[in-house]
Amino acid sequence: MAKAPTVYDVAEYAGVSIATVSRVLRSPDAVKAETRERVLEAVAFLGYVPSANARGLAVRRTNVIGLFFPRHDDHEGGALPFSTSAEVPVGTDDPEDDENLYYDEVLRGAEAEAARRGFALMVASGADDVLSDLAGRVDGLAVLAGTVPEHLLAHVGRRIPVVILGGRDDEFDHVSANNAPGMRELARHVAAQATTIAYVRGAPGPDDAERFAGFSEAASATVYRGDFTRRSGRLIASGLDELPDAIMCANDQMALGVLDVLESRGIRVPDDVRVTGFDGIAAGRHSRPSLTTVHQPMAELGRAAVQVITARLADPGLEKQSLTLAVRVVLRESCP
Amino acid sequence: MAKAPTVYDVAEYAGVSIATVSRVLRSPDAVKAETRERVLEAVAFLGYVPSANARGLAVRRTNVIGLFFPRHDDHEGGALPFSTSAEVPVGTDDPEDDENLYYDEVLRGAEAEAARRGFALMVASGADDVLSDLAGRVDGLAVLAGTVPEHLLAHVGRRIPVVILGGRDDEFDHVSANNAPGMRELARHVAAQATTIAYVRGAPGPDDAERFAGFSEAASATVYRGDFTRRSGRLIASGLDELPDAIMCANDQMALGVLDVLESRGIRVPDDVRVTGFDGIAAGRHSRPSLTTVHQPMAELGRAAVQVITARLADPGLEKQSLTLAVRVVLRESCP
DNA sequence: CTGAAAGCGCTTACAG
DNA sequence: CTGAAAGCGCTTACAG
Repeated sequence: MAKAPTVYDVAEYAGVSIATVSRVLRSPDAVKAETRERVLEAVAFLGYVPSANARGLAVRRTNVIGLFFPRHDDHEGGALPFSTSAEVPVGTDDPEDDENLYYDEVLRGAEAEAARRGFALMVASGADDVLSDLAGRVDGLAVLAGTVPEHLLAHVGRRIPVVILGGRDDEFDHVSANNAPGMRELARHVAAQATTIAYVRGAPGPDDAERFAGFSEAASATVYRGDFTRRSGRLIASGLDELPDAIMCANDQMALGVLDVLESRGIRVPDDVRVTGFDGIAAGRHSRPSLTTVHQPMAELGRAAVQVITARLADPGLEKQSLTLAVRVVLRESCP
Repeated sequence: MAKAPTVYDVAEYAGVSIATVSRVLRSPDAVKAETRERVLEAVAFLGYVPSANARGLAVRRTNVIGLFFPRHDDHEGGALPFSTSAEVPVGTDDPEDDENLYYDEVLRGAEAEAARRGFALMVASGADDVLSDLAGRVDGLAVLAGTVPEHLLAHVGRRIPVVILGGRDDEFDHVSANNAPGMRELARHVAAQATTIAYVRGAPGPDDAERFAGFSEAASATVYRGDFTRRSGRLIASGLDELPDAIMCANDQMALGVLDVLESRGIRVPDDVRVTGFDGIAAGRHSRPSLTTVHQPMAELGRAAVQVITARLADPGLEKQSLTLAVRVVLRESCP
């Protein structure tokens, strides 16, 4: 890596001007075949890789889309599990770790769509300063609803298009799942077979509000307040004085927490009590009993976010974009 | 987004030079408090976000690490599932989609580690031209073993440090799982309870080779050749003339494919035949029977890759880094 | 078809 | 503590 070669090096080696080198790379047809060959040879010989910074600065465009997540639960960053060939532990245990699947799928969808459109994807997680740094690096930005303070969003939104993922927004383009109708539909299904219902809300925010609103259209319940974590599901289930016919949770994580407690107490699901979630995460597909839920198309959320951004990039005058993606009630063992 | 403000705009508004603006942002202590305040006000007022391109060009460093994947199985990029509130389908089916979990976890680990070290992570997937483009955008690059032609790797490797993920390499830094000993250990476990063994290899490459080598140290078998896909596992299981005592597969996907076929034929696992995989993907944890396997720490692979890159960035003279991460045999229902 | 030159928006010695 | 100026490595009208 001794001092990466630049256009100047290539130009000199090929005996042409730097303009010609640039042309060979950007619009090859504009250059005589013979000249082009010489330049290409120089590129290969010198190991030339154009600097995206220089190019981006010149054309005022990065061709990168940014995706900002709240801090992933960090793996502490402790020592890595190195190994010598001697030691290979044998065991049966196996830590669960499905919490982040949601983000992973969004990310995958976003990456695929960005690739299709010729953009690279930059992901970053962390605090506010990370977000504004990211904003300086990309042509457009997708952020999860409720993870960034308004004033910061407003600040970076003056520089590049911002799309809010999940949850409505008055200010920015956004894409979200059809929360309320999804939960309403599921509530109808539940209400048809249950008289007493407990509803476990999540942390306050648009998702929680919309889902609860949808539920309220179709049924009524004793309401508990969780925070979307499996742990809060466990806590609430543990505190239940008497068993309702059904426990509906604002997301799958909490529903899984509820199942944890019910199972440990020998309460049968769905016979004694029905349980439902929302999201459609993989863990709910594989739990026992498997979890009835409302499936959100996470990967599509990511894809849609990229589409929204590229659309606005192509036409900044576009009116505010607001996409709602279809959801789907998925009946499984916990509430067939 | 009317023409993003630059240092010049901020400088003018604050009545200072652009050098001072830059200092306020990069080394605030070097500027008198009063001046600093004025600049910060200008930044807020104008909505200034520094251009990472310009900065990167000036300091010759991007602070971004790249992660290159072979093309994700693309979701075709068809129409998105939009919705009106009226239609919420209710159903029971549920497509499986665990194929990419492997990459997702690597990515998550890499992102977390990059964030810890103050780097952003750029991910890209696709063909060769995407890889070289990516190389122009980052300070260092992690690529999956066997996904990029040698000559290309050599080319970009002249510009930035490259680390190979999974699989050894003579040329570049690399990090991999302890393949051979892991499979050897598992083979011992299997051999203790099985006389006839079928071994299903994966697509040729370092992973396949090392795992098979490890297996061969501990047992012998009739060998079949798959390609690491679930489908190939099904194909091979279907073609089996007579049932061995155990079927060991070079990865979990193929083992799951084998389970698919056995179940459909009413063959009991592990009673009639034992089955094992390698990787420790989530789908194997949740399958029925759950899958005995060798667990690789995927997230740690990603983390380690970032560590290796940052180490080399910090000291280009470092001798070649070669990390091997510990694996762990996980006994589950398919071969307890 | 090709080249000279300006400009993209920062950072950083160097003076003062 | 602050400013003038050079330089980072490209692209792109503009001439020829």
